[in-house]
Amino acid sequence: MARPTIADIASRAGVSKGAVSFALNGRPGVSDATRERILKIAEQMSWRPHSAARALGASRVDSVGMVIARPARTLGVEPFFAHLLSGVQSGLSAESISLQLLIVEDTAAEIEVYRRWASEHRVDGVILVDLTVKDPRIDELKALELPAVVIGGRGGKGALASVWADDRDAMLAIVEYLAALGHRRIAHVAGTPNFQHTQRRIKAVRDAAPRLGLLDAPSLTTDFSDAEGAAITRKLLSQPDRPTAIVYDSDVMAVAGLGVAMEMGVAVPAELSIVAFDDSTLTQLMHPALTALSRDTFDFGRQAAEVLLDTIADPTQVINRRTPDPVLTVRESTAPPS
Amino acid sequence: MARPTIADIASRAGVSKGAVSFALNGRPGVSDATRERILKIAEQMSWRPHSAARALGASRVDSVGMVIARPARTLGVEPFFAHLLSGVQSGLSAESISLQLLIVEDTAAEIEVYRRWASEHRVDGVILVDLTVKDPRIDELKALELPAVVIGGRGGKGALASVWADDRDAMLAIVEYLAALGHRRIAHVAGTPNFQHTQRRIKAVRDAAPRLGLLDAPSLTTDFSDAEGAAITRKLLSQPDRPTAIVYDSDVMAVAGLGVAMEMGVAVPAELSIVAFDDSTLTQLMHPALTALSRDTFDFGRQAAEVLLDTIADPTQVINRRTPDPVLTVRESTAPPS
DNA sequence: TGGGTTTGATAAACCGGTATAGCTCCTGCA
DNA sequence: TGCAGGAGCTATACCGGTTTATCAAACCCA
Repeated sequence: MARPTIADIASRAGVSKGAVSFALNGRPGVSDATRERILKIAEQMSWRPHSAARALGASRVDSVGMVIARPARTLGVEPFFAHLLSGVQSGLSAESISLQLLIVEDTAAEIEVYRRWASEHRVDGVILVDLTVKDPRIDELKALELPAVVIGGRGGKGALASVWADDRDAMLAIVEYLAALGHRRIAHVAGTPNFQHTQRRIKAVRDAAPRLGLLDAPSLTTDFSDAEGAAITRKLLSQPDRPTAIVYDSDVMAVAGLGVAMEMGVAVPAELSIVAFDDSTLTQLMHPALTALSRDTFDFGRQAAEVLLDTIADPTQVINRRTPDPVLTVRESTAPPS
Repeated sequence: MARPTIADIASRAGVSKGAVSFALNGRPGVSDATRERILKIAEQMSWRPHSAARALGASRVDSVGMVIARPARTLGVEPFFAHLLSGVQSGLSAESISLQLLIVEDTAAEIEVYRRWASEHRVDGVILVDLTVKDPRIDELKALELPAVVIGGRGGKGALASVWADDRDAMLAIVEYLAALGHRRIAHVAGTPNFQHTQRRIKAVRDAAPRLGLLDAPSLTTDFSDAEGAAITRKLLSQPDRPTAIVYDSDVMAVAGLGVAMEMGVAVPAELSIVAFDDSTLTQLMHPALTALSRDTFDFGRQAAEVLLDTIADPTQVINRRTPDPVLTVRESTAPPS
């Protein structure tokens, strides 16, 4: 037989389709003996639910979606997403829920995808990344009534569920460490200005500067690409009063920055300390290896999946789960200024 | 109205469900006038097909799958997959087919996924990567009758459809270039030995060695990780007759190798030339920037998607599409030996 | 003018599950 | 003895599409 259906099981067990459905889904309505017998037959016939049929009757498709709106070019080198993805999947696989992944060019396209997914009933919920200030996706998702969880952005005013880490404290830890080493000219090469976490990090630097007696602590925004990271670094290092330490918002930009320092003959860490706000194999591959902020990205993803499933199960509750604070892993790229 | 169904459209247009279905799918059975009218109403009501319902009736789910069986750790830094993925999606989006992505630990798990997908009718076909010698997945997929396309591995004996580039010629081009520069001791840091493309590259090196008068041309296999790439490099450079050029099977390993050279005080390219068999932002970020083999990975993915859709449409044909040969992009990491 | 074919449409079955109303026993208790 | 109530199960409607059998009207040509 090609594909056994519950009707096949039913006739073989001499019961009705309904009874089989009850038995297979562990709900009351059949005796333990019958249930046992049905399960055994289903097992023997190696029955598996037909996802579409199930999705049609009940209204869940056992599938969640995630859209990443960044040009593939920027995305490629970022180990962040690969880890996040694995984590999300590990969180979903427990419930054998599948993940739809889509990489699109911009937020408009992303919203279009949500609309399509919602109208075609393709996903039960979505995971949002790269939250921006006044993010248009939030209202859209609420309008679509699509359960969602935001990664890395405190939900705020009871909006959407979220999983987040404290960017502010993390950035403070970095700046305080550099200040303690004796640095007074610290630059911050930030990411896209409209990302919420970029804003939070910039604010953290600005707030800490006077307290730590920093002479200068500019935050310069970029598009997260290695090219802009390099360009900004070149500019910074060409100034007469150049910074003695630079904090980069991503590992890729930090690596690009290190390259520029080498190219310009600026010794790291003797003349310039470098810190990456994201750890990965990349930072460890470099020479010198980069001091970086380590987060458990995999676990981050896993928790996002959990929260999303809870949200789907009960859309009325809004979970805001805080994850452990990231820690600074000190390697060879930081030292007291000469 | 929450979600218009074709029944809603039918009643509004004063026709039957069947007529609406015919009209919406562009099949004969309705007059042009009626079709026009129905389409307009569907548009007005912003109707979208319910994917599950469609999947239940017809037997396609408009979704294809791709499983990557590598530990997330190795995967992270590889820009290769991100580009491939974007390409695949761009190929699919034209037909608005969605992609299910799964990252698993090993091939056993991968096969398990295929079984589940097949039995639950979750995908119409799959894309295979990292083909190994005597790959167990091929027989499995044929048994499951799941349409599939293999990326980067000539299908061979009429097995599965494939999209591939000529690894052999590419490797020959690299080795010939190095030999022309004057190198006689060339080492090859290869990937996992059971991958088909690894085998082909190793064989290419071995075949070319005598012809080019190479004194030594060992191929050393690794697990593709930066750690093993570094370890092997350390070993190679510690030999009395150390190689004057090393070819790495991936950009990540090449970067790791460059790091080891720096660590050991071996000047690149003066004392050691380095070539990566895969180009990416990574190789360009380095100092010196790495000479690398550039492939249009995005296009590779796009073509794979196309071939898969063709295979799904007509499973009897077996397409083996060859993609343009990769070209060597020479940067700063190669020079004549001193 | 009449029989056969084509065109445009309908009604109903169907896909494989889930949900629910209802039926038949059996048990317990007054 | 009678009846309420629950356990265990069946029959059936339903989800939203696709597909097929059927049919009436129009059309064609000898």
